[in-house]
Amino acid sequence: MKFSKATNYALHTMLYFVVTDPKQQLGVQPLAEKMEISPTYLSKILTQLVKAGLVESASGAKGGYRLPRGWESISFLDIIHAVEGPVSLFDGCLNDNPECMVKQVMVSAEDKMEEELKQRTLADFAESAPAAL
Amino acid sequence: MKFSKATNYALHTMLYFVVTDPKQQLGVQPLAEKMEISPTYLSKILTQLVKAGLVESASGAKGGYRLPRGWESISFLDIIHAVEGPVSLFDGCLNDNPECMVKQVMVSAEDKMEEELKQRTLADFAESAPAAL
DNA sequence: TCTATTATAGATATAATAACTCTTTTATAG
DNA sequence: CTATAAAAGAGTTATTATATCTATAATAGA
Repeated sequence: MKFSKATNYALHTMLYFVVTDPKQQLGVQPLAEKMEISPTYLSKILTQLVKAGLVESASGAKGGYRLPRGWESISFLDIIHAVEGPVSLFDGCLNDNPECMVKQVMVSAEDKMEEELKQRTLADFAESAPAAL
Repeated sequence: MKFSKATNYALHTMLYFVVTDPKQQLGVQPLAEKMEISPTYLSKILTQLVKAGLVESASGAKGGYRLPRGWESISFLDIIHAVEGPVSLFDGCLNDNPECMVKQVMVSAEDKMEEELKQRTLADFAESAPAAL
């Protein structure tokens, strides 16, 4: 029961753009160096973010990644969902009982967490020091 | 990012005691039948609950499992922690930075979820119908 | 058009964890 | 002593996460 490392990398990468310069465009190599992972692996993660509209990409020479217009309103939950998929933390009720009390409790708990993650947006970190990454 | 099936089985088993008869003692076989898993696997899970003090066990003939005194105040979080261990949903900040903003957000979100899971106790289900398991 | 650069996609390999089984041991009522 | 039932240990299988390698597609600049 953990968030994946990929989610960790995605969150850090997004915040890296924000705390250094939200308008800059960067290739995957410098980002991978910061995250200390291989460029190819990080590119997979970035591609997921691109597909979710959380990052813009440009192929070819002078290409790279950057934050899209409206990046300020991107939430932690957006990023997590982009990487982990539409997660439901819990499944597996007996006979798939739709009345299952266990599931109801778990879903409500998950909702509390998601509420918090939805409220935290990239805008909250616009003035943060890079050292806090 | 999911709760394990073992957690699911543990929660269902605990609630099964509550909604049928909180005072009954049951062997692992009938419980395993309800959960539709093997008795040996379920016994591992039950042993974890016993070690956490959430279930009482009696070895030998006429042995079995039952809820302990004070079962009413056992929370979902207690059960989850007993099975999953002291989970922190998130780890992996750059250089283990203790200032890591990402971690701070994730921990606060996790706290919200745990708050909810702590508030839901077995007492809440004392009058529930077995059909809602 | 050619070349260098960079993202994207696919296939695959490795590692870690979850899920489960089998066997043996320990405990206890009768 | 025996039947019964939980506990413990070792091991297996399946699934998922993590990552790498290679090939393809796109684009800027010469």
